[in-house]
Amino acid sequence: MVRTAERTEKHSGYILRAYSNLHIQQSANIRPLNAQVCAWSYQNRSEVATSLAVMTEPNIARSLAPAPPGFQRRPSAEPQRQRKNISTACTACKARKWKCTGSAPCNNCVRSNTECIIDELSDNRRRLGLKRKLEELTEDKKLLVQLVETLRYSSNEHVMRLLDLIRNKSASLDEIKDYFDGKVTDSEFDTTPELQEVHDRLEARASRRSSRRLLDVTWLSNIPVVEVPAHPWTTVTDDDGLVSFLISLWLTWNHPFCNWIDRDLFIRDMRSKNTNCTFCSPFLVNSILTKASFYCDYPEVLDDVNDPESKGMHFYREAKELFERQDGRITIPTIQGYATLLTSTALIGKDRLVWLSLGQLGRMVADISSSHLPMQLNSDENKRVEGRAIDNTIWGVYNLTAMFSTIFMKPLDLKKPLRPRLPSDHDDEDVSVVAWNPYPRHGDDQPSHLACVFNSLSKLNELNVEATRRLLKDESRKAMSRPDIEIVVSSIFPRLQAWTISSPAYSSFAETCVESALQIAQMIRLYRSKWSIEFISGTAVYWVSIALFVLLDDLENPSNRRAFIDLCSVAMALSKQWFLAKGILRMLQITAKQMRVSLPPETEPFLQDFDSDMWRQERGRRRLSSAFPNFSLLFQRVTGAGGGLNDPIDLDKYLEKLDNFSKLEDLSRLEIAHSPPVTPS
DNA sequence: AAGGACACGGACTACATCAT
DNA sequence: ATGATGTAGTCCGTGTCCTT
Repeated sequence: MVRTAERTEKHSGYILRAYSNLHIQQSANIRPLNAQVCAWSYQNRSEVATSLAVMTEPNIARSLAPAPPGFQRRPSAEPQRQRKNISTACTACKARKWKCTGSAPCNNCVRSNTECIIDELSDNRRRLGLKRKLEELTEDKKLLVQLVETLRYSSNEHVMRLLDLIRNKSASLDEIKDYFDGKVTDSEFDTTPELQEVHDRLEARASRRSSRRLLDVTWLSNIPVVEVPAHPWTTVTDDDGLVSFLISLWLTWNHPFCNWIDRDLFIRDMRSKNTNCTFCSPFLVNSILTKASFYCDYPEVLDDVNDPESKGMHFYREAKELFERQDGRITIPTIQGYATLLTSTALIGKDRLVWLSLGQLGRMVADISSSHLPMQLNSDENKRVEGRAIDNTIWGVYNLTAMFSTIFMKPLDLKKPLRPRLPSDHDDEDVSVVAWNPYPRHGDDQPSHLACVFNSLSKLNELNVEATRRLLKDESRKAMSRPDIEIVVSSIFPRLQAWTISSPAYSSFAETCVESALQIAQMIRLYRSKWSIEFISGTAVYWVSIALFVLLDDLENPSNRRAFIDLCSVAMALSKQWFLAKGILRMLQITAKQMRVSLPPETEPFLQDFDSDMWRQERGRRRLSSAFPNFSLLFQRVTGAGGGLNDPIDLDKYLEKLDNFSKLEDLSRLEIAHSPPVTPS
């Protein structure tokens, strides 16, 4: 800088003198430089310059115009006179490419009566200018990240507001920043019909979103809930970051509902990297990573990068191999991993295998129960914690088995575990409350209520086991008279109402079913508005499907219709993640056709896509081995309400029989005896 | 037709950084 | 401290359009 300043100083004296003379010439004209003056200057200024040079400095011989192409300066004994640029021109002169005097207001701005702004910080040659530019770019990048995250993870209502701001209110970037900073109040929004339409389309398309993440901001700014090592737990990947990401996803979105694995002990042992520990094993880790892969869109979780259905299958394969190598040795992680693996197996459409494996799982639990007696209250803290984890695993397997029994409508003679439930984490100060937030989105921590959820689920499953056993005599799902059903329902339903707080009493069995389906739709709406369907637990496949079949019976009712549409779009989203959901959706489509139920037109666009793109191209039923029942047919059969007696009820067999027709319209020509839809009495 | 206003290609200069 | 170098800014000189 010093050097430059000196150099500039060295030249400034004679140059300024020369230019002040030129300005006498220019100021005689209205504009400093115009074609005519310039033309004159071009001819004469060299003479002026020369004479100036003679008069002032002997070495100034200035070329006033840019050299023509190919021009080469002749080597001369006389040094060329240098043009002097001012350091920073004002914004107006910059734009016009005029000579600026460099101090506000400059001559040109005075003459043209414009505002003269000289902003030295906008000069990107200077450190300060670069610093400011860097700050601006950093701010812009932050805004971009916020924008993408909002579009990706926020509720559609939130996205709609943002769209409103950008589209209808033409908000500037600063105003969008204000919105993110919470400086725009709710009252400043009023939704236009046009925007409502956009919102509706967004809702419909949410389920058809591409599974590829082309621009992943999350990963770059990602801090996992837990950091755990890949080695020595899996050979599929050595990427600790990916494994931490997957385990964090699983802990956030799946574990709260499958809480048969003690979170703290599992993480503690996984971090120890010791494969001889008590609460972690390579088999368990691979089972969890299989399940977690379904919540992730990175190519690393695909076994075959060209096959989106191969999510987590490399972890699945390794888990199965590890299980086979265990040679019947039963440990706590073996049971936990096996239960976890079965949930994935079911959701990829192989629940017949799961059904057969439940017996094996039960025997494992019996084995471990006999070797691990219920924990003693006088044990030391470590023993108590470990004992509680074992009790929890036993309850978890009970819950899982009860859930499958209920979903597949096949009764099992399940004994309630004689083990204590988890201590409540509401009031007990001794129990540390585990925080939960919607990872990978950032949100405020809130209590997870892990024990509370788990205990409630256990109580619910006790009711489920009893209901299934009393309603269905055996696995064949034999017919039962309508009055008998009503008696069982009236006995169990009040206890179910006591289990929930909000369920009002319903007068009939059918009304109970429909109201429950509407509540499921309501819960789904709540979930979607708070988080995102892509993170919902896989078990949602079951209860969303059951609700859809229930509502199929009475779509004339507007609230049923609305709930059906919502659930249908959710089923589409789930079918991208879980193969079983694809099969169930197909079954629903064919059943509706069989029952001659016309589906709401709002569901047509995505059901048509599903029919042509997702189902027919894959011929998916060949990959299914599922006993998930067709609830419409099952209901008709167990109540003796007529029709559909000749059709198989299990998903795989149903599709095998009825999915062979290239067009669903063909179904109407089939000679299958079907009664009109069963209407609630 | 004359002259003013404006746009802009590209020669030239300012600035920061690096090597010596 | 000085010179070489790369990048970004300045503005000369010319062409075109519009107004008087």
